[in-house]
Amino acid sequence: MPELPEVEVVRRGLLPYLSGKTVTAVATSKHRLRHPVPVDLLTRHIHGQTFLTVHRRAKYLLLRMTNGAVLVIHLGMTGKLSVLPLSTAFHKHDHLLLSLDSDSELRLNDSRRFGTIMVWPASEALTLERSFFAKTGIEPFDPGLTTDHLYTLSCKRVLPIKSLLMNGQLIAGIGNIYANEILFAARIHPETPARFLHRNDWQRIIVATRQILQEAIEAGGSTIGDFLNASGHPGYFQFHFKVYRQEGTACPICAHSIVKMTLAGRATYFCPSCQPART
DNA sequence: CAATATACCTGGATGC
DNA sequence: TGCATCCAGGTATATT
Repeated sequence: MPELPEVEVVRRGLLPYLSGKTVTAVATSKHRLRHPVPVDLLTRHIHGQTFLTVHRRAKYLLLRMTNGAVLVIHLGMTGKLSVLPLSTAFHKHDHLLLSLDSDSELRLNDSRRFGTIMVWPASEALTLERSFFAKTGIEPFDPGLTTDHLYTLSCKRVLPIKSLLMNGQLIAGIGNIYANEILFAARIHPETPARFLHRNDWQRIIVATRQILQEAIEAGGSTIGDFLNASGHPGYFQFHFKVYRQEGTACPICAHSIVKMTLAGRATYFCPSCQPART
């Protein structure tokens, strides 16, 4: 579910509710997520500690405590992280419950359990953060993301441009929804081998990427099935989709029918007229 | 190194 | 109504 915009919306939503709040109790479900939930580390490094701030790197949320420890959360496909009143009933698929000293509670609910919870103790936090993100790609809003950067990175690759955009080791945070929308905005066919792209193509991709991600963040993210922000509200960017899940509808630019295909196992949508194949 | 397949899970939509 | 099948926002690993 959550790509960069959704994770960023959750981050911004959590911040005012968490900053300055102290964890007074830790509870977990008996299930593992992608990895076993580190109950012991939660108890030792998060319980009794106070939230300082919340950062995001790629699709990971970094909840930083005043003692220097970091609670790292990935939402997987169905993760919902929210601050709720302390008396809220337990829901199926609630996997992490942190009581706060403000009659509220931080909860992670994740039905498919593709999410991740990690704890980096203060003494190793810097080292662990550096090594964990060592192979993570550049942030879309990082000024270091330039046409030269992308051209250098891709000029020898035959990888389809859509796969490249979704490869988190090259560019962080772009998933299937936004890869489709970005390529439509940049007028590039999703299957175009990366090395076919010229510098002006990359320039359009950078502009489109930042524009679409920014608009999606401002719309509160995209809610397809079940994405909710930290306050339990849906996003609205799904109403702005121009190609994603729009097969058979008219292209908003040229009225040609939007086509659906499978690329690298993922549903892929494009306008064959605005995004012509290159050979 | 790159493309593909598989695995991890639940639940909603669809079709019979 | 019940049951089978397919599909979904992600990522890590194994296999060609």
